[in-house]
Amino acid sequence: MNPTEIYDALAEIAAEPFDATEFPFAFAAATDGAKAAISKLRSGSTNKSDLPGGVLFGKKFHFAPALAGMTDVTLDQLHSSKKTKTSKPAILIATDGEMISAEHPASGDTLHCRFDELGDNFGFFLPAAGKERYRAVEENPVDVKATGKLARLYDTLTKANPDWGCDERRHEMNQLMMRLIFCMFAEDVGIFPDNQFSRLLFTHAGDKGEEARETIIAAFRAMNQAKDKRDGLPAWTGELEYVNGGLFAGTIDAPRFDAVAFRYLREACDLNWREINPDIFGSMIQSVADPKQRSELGMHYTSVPNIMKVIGPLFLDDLDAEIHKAWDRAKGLQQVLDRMSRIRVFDPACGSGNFLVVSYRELRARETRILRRLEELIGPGSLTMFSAISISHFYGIEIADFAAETAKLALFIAEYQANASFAEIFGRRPAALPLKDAAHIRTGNSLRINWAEVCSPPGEGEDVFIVGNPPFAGSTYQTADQKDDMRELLSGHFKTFKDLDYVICWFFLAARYLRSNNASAAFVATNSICQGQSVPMFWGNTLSENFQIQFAHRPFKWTNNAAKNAAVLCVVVGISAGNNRKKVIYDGDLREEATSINGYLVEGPNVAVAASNSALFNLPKMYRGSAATEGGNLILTETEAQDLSEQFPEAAKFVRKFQGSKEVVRGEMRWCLWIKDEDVELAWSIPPIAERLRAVAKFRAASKNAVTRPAAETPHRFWFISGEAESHSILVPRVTSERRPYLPVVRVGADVISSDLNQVLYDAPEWCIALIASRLHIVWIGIVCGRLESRYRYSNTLGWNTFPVPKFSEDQLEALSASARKILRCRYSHYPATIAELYDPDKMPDDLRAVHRENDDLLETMYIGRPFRNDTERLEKLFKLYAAKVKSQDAKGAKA
DNA sequence: AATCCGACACTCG
DNA sequence: CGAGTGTCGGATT
Repeated sequence: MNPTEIYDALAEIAAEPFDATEFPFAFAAATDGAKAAISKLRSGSTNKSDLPGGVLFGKKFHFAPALAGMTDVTLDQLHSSKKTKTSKPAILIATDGEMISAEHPASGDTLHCRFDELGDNFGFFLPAAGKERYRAVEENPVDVKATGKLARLYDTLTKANPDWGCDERRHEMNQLMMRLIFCMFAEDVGIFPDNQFSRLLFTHAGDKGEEARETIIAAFRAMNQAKDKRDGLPAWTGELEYVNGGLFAGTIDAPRFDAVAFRYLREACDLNWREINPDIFGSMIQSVADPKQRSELGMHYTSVPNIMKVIGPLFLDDLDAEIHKAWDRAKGLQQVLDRMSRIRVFDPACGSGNFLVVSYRELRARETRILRRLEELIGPGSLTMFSAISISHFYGIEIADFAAETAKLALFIAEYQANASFAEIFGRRPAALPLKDAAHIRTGNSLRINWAEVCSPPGEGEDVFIVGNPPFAGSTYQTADQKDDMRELLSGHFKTFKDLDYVICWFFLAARYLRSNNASAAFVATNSICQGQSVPMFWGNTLSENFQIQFAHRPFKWTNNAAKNAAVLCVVVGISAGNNRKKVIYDGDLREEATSINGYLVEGPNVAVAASNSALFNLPKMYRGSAATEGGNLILTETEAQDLSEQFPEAAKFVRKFQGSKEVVRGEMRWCLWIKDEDVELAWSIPPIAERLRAVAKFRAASKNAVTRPAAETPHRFWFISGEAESHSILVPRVTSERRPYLPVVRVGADVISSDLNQVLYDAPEWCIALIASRLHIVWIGIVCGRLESRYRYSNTLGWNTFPVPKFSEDQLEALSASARKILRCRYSHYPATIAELYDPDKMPDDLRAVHRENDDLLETMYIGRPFRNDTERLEKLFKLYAAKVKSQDAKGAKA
């Protein structure tokens, strides 16, 4: 059950007459209890309650009936019940049929409400259904309730009017919803007098909504006409306000309402729309038109703090500095106001308009501050002006029609709310109706639209700020349409681009827009665009004299108030056409000025380490381990391996030790079937192996990947075999935790097959271990390789092949090998501690720290004659060596 | 033939 | 139920 359904079920209970014996089972059903479990509960066999008349339903809830007016006392009894302590139910609930007292023991939150408000407090009871409470519920219940009602209304309307659910009429449907929302909002905040809209609607629409369609059409037509021009419309429409403003322009139609839809409409009208919060609300009601989005309820809306990370450094901070400077000079403040009146904000992926709404609100707040100050400076009442910041200065492009309509509406509401607080302070406000301006929201694919046509480039003395949080999609997650967009846009401009994230397209278009205009842009993006291969692919090719990163937020975890958050780290990257302003890097709470910011979002010149297929500094060749790609059929657990060898002794030769990165770090072992081509027949003759091979073939044949399918012909082989060791292998996990002070690296015998989750040096000298286990190396890898969220990702092409080392002498190599042996010996001395335990930053043994320190000092002295002072110095040296090598190679390449 | 990545995908406490 | 931490194979070159 989703939250909306739980809301409905609880509301239904609240509407029925109260029955103390039946209530707990109805409540169990409403909070997603399984039928069978409830009938067991009813029979008493699973009811563990120790209170009279009580019902304790597993970990879900503990209920007890209360005497009239005593719900508090009963809740106390529930709270101190022994059974509550042992069973730990998510919710305690007591009721006498009049009032409810409830508690969420995990947080200590309590709820007291009337019985008939049970449904309205559904958020509180979600834990009984095994759902974490949706935190926005606590912040703003109206938003959530409104979303639920509107979703219901939308569903029933499209079900009763199938033509309204199809593509051709979707826009009209969305418009209808927005107009209804506007009317409900307007009458609750006093733009319309005295519940005018719903009063007339429910007077003329019939008891069950028989005439709802005609009534709504007439009402909307009236609102689109000045009061004296309403010929041909029913007389009752005469008192409706003239709204216009684009909101009621265009076709006006409505679907037929059945009794159910009409009831939802009535319930929606009954909500208090005064309280809605336009920035969050907009994101939530996007889910109204898209059932797929409902389970995520706003997973991808940008929270206000994250929006501030974009618009603060992009323009608000500068504005604040100007205001501060002019604070005592009326003339100076007037100039700031003047400038603000010529600011335009453009979000080319605006969704329901969060960025635009928040930007608008922030600008209006600053304007109000200035006007107040001006009154202090030149006397009260001396100003008659009203706001010069119009919502028509806000531009957006959005691909989903419903969201685009929401954005327009959200700005109307934001405008109204800003005017209301203006009126509170200055006692004057413009007439709310008719609506004058509207935001410019274009519905369409942002990557196929000329941005300059949507938001004309700024003229002299004007500013355009481009903001937003465009969608992220890595190459594996892109749809065919998105791939088309990328090809259309980027081919011809980049050698390779298909591995770039979809979000890059917005940076590309923003850069194009601001190259010829005095504008700047900043977007939220996935952190991967500033890591690993994306940096040489994109930033390395684009950053230049006249296009720079102006500010950046280093990676931060994505959060908003939605119940389920997207799992991703984000960055904010602000770009501007070349200018000499100071650059700023934000990292958590830190703010640091810089002279230039490179594609890795660190201070420094525009370096971008490109993947290299061979080692630039004469290091041994590093391979990726062998990739099985077999749906789990060639891999065995310890018991599977033992059983196989015992039952079929001739199979023993095919069973090999097998380690991926997890096994390396935790000191574990798996097994795999490793069958040489010459043994194929023997392998197929062993039944359990044959069975596995058939499964491998089936799995590969069914692959979506054209490169995998041919390997179905040779199911006995790993899909990709990189090599086999003669004496030993050195394994480096390709993804590992970022908490460890050194990268994990181990030496294993030739009997171990490494999976492709490790990078492998086959039969390489021991000094390689000393390099990989060094501080220098982890610092280099941390910068130039990609990351999985924040985890280290070890790549041979990006990290190992590019790792700069000085030319070592034989003696030096011998010293490094001895140092590597010392590290290994020290680890053995702590046997059976695993790599994970040994390198846990909180538990790392002192002696191991000491040998690593010695190893670092030894290696670093070979670079500069002494240990480095800090990581900044390490990176500077490494990048210097790298740059010199690339330069000399280019020179060689040019000669040849 | 070889490699990078994941608005991720698990597990464990 | 979120903090911790690495699977697996598709897509690309």
